[in-house]
Amino acid sequence: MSITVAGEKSEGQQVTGTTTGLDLYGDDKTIVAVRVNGELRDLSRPLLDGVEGAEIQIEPVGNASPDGLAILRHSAAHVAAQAVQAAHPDAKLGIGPPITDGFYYDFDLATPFTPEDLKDLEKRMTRIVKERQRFVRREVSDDEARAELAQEPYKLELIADKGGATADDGASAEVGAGQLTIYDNLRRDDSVAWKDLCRGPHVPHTGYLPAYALMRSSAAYWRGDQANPQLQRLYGTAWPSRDELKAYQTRLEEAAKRDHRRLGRELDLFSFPDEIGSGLAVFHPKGGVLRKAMEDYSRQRHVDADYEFVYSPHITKGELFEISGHLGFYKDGMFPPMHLDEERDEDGTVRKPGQDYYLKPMNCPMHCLIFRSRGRSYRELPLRLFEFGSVYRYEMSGVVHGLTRVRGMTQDDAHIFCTVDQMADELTSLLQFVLDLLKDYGLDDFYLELSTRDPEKSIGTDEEWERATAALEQAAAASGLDLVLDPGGAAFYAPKISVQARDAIGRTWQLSTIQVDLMLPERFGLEFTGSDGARQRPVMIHRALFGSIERFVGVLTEHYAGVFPPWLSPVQVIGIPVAADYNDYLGEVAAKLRAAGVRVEVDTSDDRMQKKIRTAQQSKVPFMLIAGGEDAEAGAVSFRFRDGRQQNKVPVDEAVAIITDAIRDRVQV
RNA sequence: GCCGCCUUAGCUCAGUGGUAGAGCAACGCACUCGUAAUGCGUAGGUCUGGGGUUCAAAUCCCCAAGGCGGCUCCA
Repeated sequence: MSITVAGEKSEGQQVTGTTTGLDLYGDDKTIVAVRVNGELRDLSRPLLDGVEGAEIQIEPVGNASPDGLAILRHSAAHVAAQAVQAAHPDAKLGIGPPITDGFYYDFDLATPFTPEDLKDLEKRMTRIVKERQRFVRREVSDDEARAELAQEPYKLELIADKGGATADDGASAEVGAGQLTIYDNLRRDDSVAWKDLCRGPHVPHTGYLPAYALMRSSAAYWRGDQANPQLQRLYGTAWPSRDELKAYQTRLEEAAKRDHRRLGRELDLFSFPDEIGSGLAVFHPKGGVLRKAMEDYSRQRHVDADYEFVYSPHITKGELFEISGHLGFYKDGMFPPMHLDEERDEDGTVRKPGQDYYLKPMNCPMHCLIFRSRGRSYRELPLRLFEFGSVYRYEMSGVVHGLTRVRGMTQDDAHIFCTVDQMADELTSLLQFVLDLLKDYGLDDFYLELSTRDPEKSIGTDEEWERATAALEQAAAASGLDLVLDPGGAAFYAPKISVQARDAIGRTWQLSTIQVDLMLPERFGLEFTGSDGARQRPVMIHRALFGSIERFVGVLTEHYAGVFPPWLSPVQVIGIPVAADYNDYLGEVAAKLRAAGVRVEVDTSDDRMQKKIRTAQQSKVPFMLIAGGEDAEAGAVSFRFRDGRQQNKVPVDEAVAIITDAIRDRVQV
């Protein structure tokens, strides 16, 4: 049979071949590519070129599908690059792949982009889109490609490397396996407006790009390597319609509104005083209540799960981290040492060399020493040592970010010492414990990431790593959650599973980590006596649920947009008298609530009732109890909830029950 | 750490070489009110810090600190 494929309806090309019978002739704004035998192809070449066989599957790819969006965005990247080279003829092309919600394109450019440049470039893009330049695919030999792109040193590098191109090195968008292709942008008169080395596919012509915007620019290393030159990266977004672009921009605004750094200030939770230093937070009273509620519940759950509570100091002699290996592999992440107790003679010669002390970047070595403090029996295992341990890491200045990336943090850290035989069961129940607890904090959409060994930066033998990795894989499988691989992402001493949680607006955060460590027990010479009387080496499992309490506070703040469930709300109830005459009455109601363990305040300021409601609403207090003459006479209060719902003249005892139930059940209201 | 941008009152922001401004918050006074802002007034700033150019710098230049967006790195 014969099918017709629409590049443009007016320019439809006839292609003959056997298909499953799909008619691709459709709206040329919605079909941007087709899939032939599983391979994505744009509409700029005969669809059945190079395709053999009778059962050819052809499937249209709409511009709203994931593939279609990627094609749309990658095509927008080409338009952006054409605009950049029109404005800056000396700009050399890097790469320009699609990314989540958009695209970027890297350029080697004498001067960085300015905000004015972005506006100018958007106008140039609009002109290109209006020209409806066709994207036309052309297969070229290596020599042809080199000749045509002689002015593009980065493209030449990609051509030279094409043999080694892999899916994740960023070169894949330009260079496919084996065959090089160049895409020409042709104007109506077939003159070449622009061209780029590219694997494709692309939309049929630039008129398929109805909605795009340049978002920002920044520097990025060529091929992501700090040793390479920095290029100027232009970030943009592109959507199938203006409405979707608008919705995306609205979504960004909504995300900005729930930024924990902003909410932290607005809700008076925490701050980062300059005088203390970058990445070092202080928690204000309201943030302290929130944090304490988080910690208290965590403690209770750990007691229930047979953890034992330990404490360890914040600084230690360097010797400890030499034993653990941190000074060999993690020194860049540690604050520089304090050199203490050195003594010198009058002439300056060192009489006593002194000691280097370090702030601890991790708690594990301390817990190893607790384990080793006396002889241990197999009867004690699994031994679970828990600590809210404050650690300090010298993060690079450019990476600190609110509470999610700090230099001083408290981990809800525990180390489980167990036998090799216990390891699998322990990991499985541990992962379940972690997920259960996270759910209690309101997160319930997870996937797992398995980070494996980086041979360059690790200690131990292949066999040990394989054993530990296999145990983690088994526990992950038992959880039934999706598992994503992160090759080479492990810490130097152990592979890890990290729990990635999606928040209310779909962003993912790395929270809990579970690591199986066969190295530290060896380095610290940890032993226990088995039932047969022989000494054996325990397995050590590292785990943190919140990751760090700071990050968890930040994540929950954004997840809830500051609208915390009552059990986590800094102020759970605020009493709002209709007039000052009812201050005392509400004071009595508040006393009853306080006696029931509720965090309650009464607003006795001179403001009007409406103003007090507004204030309470802005501070996101879950329960507003309003009382005037009618309520006082009835021995009742009137509720206003955060969402504006009202419930009038509720008897006080009933009101107390409504509030205490919601807190106890950790439900959102 | 690298690149770019930013830093004016507690917060949000005007002010672009010629005497530091507004709104909100704070404080005071009056008002005593039924579900998102009562009115009037007071106070608050070495314009992040240091150096330079200039008759004159919040404004132009240099350095530092802190922040923002990325890169790289990570709980």
